[in-house]
Amino acid sequence: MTQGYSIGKLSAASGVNLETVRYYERIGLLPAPQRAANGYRRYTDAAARRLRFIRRGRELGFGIEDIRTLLQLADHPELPCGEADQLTRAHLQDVEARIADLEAMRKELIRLAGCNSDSAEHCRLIEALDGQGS
Amino acid sequence: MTQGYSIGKLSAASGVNLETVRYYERIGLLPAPQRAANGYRRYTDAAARRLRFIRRGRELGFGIEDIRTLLQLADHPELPCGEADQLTRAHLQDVEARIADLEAMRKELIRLAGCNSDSAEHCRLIEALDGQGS
DNA sequence: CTAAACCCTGTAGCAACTACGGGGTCAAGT
DNA sequence: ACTTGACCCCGTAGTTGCTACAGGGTTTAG
Repeated sequence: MTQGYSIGKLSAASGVNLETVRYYERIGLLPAPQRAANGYRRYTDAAARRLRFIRRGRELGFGIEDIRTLLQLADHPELPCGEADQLTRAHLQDVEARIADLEAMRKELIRLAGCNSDSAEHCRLIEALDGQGS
Repeated sequence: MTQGYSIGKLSAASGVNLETVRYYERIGLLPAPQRAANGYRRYTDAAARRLRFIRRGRELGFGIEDIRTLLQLADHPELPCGEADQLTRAHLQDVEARIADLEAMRKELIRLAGCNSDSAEHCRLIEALDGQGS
């Protein structure tokens, strides 16, 4: 009847894989929690909140180092949030660049799909890769 | 006055990083070339073509194993290209799923960007990560 | 008392490169 | 002849963000 969450409960409560929780601890994103007498980790609600914060950041595509910065800002509410906004804008640009890359791939793939040639010799895809373009 | 390309020339001619050329050889994507008396690699035009094929496949976002398959098809023009088409369709779905993910991120990021709050406490991004959503 | 379900640590694997360390070789200039 | 710089060799480790073992210990329900 110890208090707080076990790592399994924390994982379930936060939606973060159990092994990933330990990983975040190793890289210093999540503080090492207290341990029960048997050596098991015991987490508080604060840990669950922090973990959800991390998960949401990851879902928005932020990298670990960005999230580290954002966590510091969240820990110091008196600081101005200009840095957070800069990270957001930079990341947004990155996301938009990746979308553009993928859209270009998508267009090409659509052009190349639906080929049912009997022989690879006249396959649209193979021709495109083999040919003189670019 | 030896013949063919050195690895440096091949790299420049194909647009593939020199170290990546050696990497492709190691993983068996590009056949090991002949060696000059001094042990340097000597490439033929066939190698340059193959390397360009690989690069274009990568630019379309195909994975290494897909490209391995596509190379085999390109090497056997008499085979039907149904498999290539299947790879293309599967990969297209993958690309579209990734675009959808990124679009969702993009929407959220646009909503969260442009915050210039004096304090992180009321920063839109930090609030979104810290808050009750999801 | 035993079997399932949980927890621990530490290390290795994934994709697809890229970078580095510590060499050898070669061509051109002085 | 000698040096300088550009090239080449190999093997290994680092990158990102996890995930998956292996090989243990613990707890809990029946």
